Amino acid sequence: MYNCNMNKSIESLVVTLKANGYSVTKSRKAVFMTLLDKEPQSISEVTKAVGDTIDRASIYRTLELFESLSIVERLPIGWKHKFELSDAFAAHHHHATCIHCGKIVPFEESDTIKLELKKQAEAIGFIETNHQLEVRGVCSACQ
Amino acid sequence: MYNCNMNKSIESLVVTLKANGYSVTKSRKAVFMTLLDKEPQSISEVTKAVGDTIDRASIYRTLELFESLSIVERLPIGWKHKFELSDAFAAHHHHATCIHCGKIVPFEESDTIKLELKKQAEAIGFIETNHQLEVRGVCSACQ
DNA sequence: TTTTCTGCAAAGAGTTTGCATTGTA
DNA sequence: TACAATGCAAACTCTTTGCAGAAAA
Repeated sequence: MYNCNMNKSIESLVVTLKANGYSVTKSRKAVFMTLLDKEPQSISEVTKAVGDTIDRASIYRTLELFESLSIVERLPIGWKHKFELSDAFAAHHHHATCIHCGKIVPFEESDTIKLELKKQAEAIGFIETNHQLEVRGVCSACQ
Repeated sequence: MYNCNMNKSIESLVVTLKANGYSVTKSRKAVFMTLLDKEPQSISEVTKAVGDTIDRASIYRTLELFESLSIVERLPIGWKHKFELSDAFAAHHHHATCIHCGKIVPFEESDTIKLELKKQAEAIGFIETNHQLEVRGVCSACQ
């Protein structure tokens, strides 16, 4: 029932967990599958998506673990948080949020930006390991 | 007791509030002064900083108003949020967070990045009104 | 079998809301 | 005085924690 992409991805999860000494469990696979190829989701959306079969506490623990292993990225939306699979499991990308309708559009950055950002980090003594760009504006439909 | 910078800033607050039809109140000035020239602060830090003289509900309402007027920026830190005065009241800047010690270092972006970001937004049909860069990495002290 | 993970349940933060009162314009 | 903002109190949601039982290695 899994397509090629899904197999590849769940395989990456297994590899990542084992490589870091963590168990591969039903809950972790379920949370991962819920996020796979989907829009960013909030904790309560993930909880509902797994059919309330996994305790909220476990979902918090799973997402925290996933974040520490860079399996997921946390997107702060207003007071809440949403999660999506990170770059290792999907193409590296960023977000443009429409200030009118709230739509989130992913986009890729240019090499120029990547390079400049690394330079700027160095200028303040940082070795950059990661970055996130958030653009706010008006989407094409709302203009 | 106010220095020049403080007068200038509180003046900007008054102008912004009036221009948008909002009252200038004790609470709003207190929250504003608390954020002035300080590190980003959480809600509870702001509450303590004003000496618990302002109700939490009012602080939420004030910060929400300030955010809608672009007086403050919300910085998501882990599960929590911190607030700082935004670009209109302080130099436009971004943040580099050390993944080791958690230190937040502000930095300015280059014109190259500004320009590129605007271009990229246009490429997906967005008119950019605002943006935020977040860099994660290792700071000079932790390397 | 040993270690790690999960569910449960409870506690602790954080956030929102309506309404009576107070303060601003 | 009229209207907007605040405090209060309660309800609600989100997040964390310890521990006993269940699952993974």
